[in-house]
Amino acid sequence: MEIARDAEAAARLLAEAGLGGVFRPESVAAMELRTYADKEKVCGRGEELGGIYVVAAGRLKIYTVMPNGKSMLLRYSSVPMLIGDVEWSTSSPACNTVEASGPATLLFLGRAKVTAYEMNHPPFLHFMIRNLSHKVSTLGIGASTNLLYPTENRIASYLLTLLPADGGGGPDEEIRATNLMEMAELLGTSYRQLNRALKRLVDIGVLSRARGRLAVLDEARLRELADNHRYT
Amino acid sequence: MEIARDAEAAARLLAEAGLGGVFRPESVAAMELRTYADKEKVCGRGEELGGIYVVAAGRLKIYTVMPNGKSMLLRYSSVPMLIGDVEWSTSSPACNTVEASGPATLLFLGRAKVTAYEMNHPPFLHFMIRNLSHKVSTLGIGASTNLLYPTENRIASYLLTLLPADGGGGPDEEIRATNLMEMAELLGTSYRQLNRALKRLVDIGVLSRARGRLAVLDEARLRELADNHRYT
DNA sequence: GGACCGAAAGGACGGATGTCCTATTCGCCG
DNA sequence: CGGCGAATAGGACATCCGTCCTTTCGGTCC
Repeated sequence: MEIARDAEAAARLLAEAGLGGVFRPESVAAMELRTYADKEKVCGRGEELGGIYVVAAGRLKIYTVMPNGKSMLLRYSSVPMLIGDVEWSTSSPACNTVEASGPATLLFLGRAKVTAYEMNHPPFLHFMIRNLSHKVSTLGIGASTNLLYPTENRIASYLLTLLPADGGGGPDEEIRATNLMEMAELLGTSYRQLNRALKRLVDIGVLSRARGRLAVLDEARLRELADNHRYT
Repeated sequence: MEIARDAEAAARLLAEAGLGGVFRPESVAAMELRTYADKEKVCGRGEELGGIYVVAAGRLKIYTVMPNGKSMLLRYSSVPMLIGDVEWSTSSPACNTVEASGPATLLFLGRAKVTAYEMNHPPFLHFMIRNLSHKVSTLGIGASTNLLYPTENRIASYLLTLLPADGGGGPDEEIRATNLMEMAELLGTSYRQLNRALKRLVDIGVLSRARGRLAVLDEARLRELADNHRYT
């Protein structure tokens, strides 16, 4: 992880992310630019964050690791997401593990600065609220879906959320998850089970599979399986 | 549900809940006192909330109902909790169902009032952030625990969180869940399965069961089963 | 006391999943 | 080209868990 200090770059990144005006100028001036390599850990469960992060470029992977040893992918955070908002109000250590999924650039602002400059700054507070709200909805949907639907239906929902916007190129869209193992984790199941379910979907003609590539053959049927539910 | 308008009572309830100063006086004056009977629904999935609620007395039960028909208890909200915070920033319809668990009193403040009086009022925004943060942690823990641990361990965690503070009356505390069916729902499992797991715990001497009452016999063992994990 | 109801307890059976293991395939590197 | 590791596929088997059904049991209302 590389740390740089470049107020101008920070300001530009924030503007590009649509966050102009969210932070006070003093905060922007105090921000650190932190760049991470693929799979590099931003913070582990139980560590202190020491402040908040804004995802300025790239994508982060957020997951829990249980004392159990098992883990579960909770969500991805992409561009204008905040990291550390949950811990901020309670000063508690991180409850999840965060790592870069591909190279990523974050803007870091220390806790003292946040307190000094942003605690009375409604635009920032609103930004925080938007972020937290989004996390609550995402988590709630994910949690209940994982528990209430069998894998097959979850796959259907997931594939639908990945499908390009409607009206695209007909019923034959192609999808490429980073890899199937990751997809299994995100769906909260084992790779084996995902494979079984995919096979069933291929058998009934909803999907086709070739060299690790999935293609949706019957979008209508997929929608039916998804039971009108979407992941995000 | 009964609606009343009583600024003084509202102010008193807020103060009792430790929320003095969180709302502007204009808001407090505009608040409605809404009282609900046991099991009465506060809002159903998909409905517009039209504002935010503060739990002033009693306890609410928050759960999801999937198109599936199945449902899952997400959490309980007790006294100074906010309802509708998640929907506030996006003006989206409720994503969960909320009903009173026992008689409950809520303070309601319409969306327009919130916008007019509280959007630039940091104490309120902080309150909102605290609430949302709490929801995120709770949901995250619940989601991953439900998925990553078998019922037996989840029961152990749950019972531990219900146990009176340590140093109480020795290894023989008594617990009374409202009822076992509700406990099953909260743990994200079926009543049948809960029963099976309870039996196992009784068989290995960790719990005792008599007339629907559970007693912890071996707290140390229980802690071990909970794998160092707590629900809240 | 007897009918009756909701909760508690648990038997039976099948489906959903996880774990372990074994091929197969593809791409990369020597 | 041959080797090799990572990702893909899938067989075998044990469990976990849900649905359906019965039996008790305690408490309530006639």
